[in-house]
Amino acid sequence: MKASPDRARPNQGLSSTLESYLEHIHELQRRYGAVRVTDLASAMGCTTPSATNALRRLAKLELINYEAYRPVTLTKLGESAIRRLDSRHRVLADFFLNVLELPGEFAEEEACRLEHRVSPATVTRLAEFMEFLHEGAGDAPLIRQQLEFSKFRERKRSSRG
Amino acid sequence: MKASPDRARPNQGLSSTLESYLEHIHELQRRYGAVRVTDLASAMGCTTPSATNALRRLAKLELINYEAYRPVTLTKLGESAIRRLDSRHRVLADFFLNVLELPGEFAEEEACRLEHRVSPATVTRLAEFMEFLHEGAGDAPLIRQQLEFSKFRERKRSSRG
DNA sequence: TCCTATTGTTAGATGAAGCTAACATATTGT
DNA sequence: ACAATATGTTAGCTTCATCTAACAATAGGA
Repeated sequence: MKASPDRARPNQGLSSTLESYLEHIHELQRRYGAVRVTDLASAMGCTTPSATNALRRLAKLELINYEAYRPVTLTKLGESAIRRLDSRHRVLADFFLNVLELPGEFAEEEACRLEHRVSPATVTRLAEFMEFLHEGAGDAPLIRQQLEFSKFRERKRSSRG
Repeated sequence: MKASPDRARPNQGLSSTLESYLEHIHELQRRYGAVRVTDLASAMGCTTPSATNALRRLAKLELINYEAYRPVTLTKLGESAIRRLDSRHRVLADFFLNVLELPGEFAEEEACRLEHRVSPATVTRLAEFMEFLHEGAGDAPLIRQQLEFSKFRERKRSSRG
């Protein structure tokens, strides 16, 4: 058993909190073209000063271009960080949604929560597992058997109450 | 998309770091009967003052009984917290080991990393999923098909290099 | 018993992440 | 163009989690 505080994270210098900020910045940029501090704060569920503070730290890490009162843009570094995070996110969300069959919004939230903690090896393997389920092991696509998972849950539920 | 810093965690007042400390305390107690600050620190990968500090905070949360230079014990509250964490841990480790087929030690580490972040709903559903795989959906135990997952990975590997 | 070595604690500093209150800048309506 | 409203930043404080350096307590051997 070995510990794993935020300090012992895989992504150099980028804390999971800052990762979150970065993703939301990207999302806001994608959706609205610009990043407003208020929107970022509200997406992160924090106050605007906290968001400003995060921007300053992200800038120090060269992940975004930031000057007070000016529009925020991602640096090349920031963009590649985003790409890494995004693929993790998709794999996790896919698993939560299509295998565990959790509600869509919740699956997304959970992916957000975990994508900062899951190690690359696990994501890779999970991606392979999803591929396995989709392609099937030669015969029928195994993901089909997920339908049986719903039924299984249904049976369990009714046998209880 | 909603954020999820450590502040927005499900377990009242108990940060993921303190959760880790608590688990290690439990583990040391189980293995050696007593909890030595040095061992706790080394298990957590931190210095002894950090461990002492954690003990003080855990005591403030009434999860352990702690007085300077005296042996540490878990309170009832601490024990129930441990039980909760432990069941999460087992579900995750089971999944990593028996479904994703990750190496044993790594599966354990990953479970440690994630058990503090995964939401209860996801753990519950994952547990059901594992149950589903073990029991099978009426016919053969689906967990068998995990063997096919190994083969799948093997095929992929050889088709590449 | 008492001196030394090991172990544990306190003090004081740091950085991350957050908050409120106060201030500064932009934007917009007239 | 300029006052009023929106939005963004600074200042100063808190807590968590960590560190090093210095100090205190305990346990064992002579």
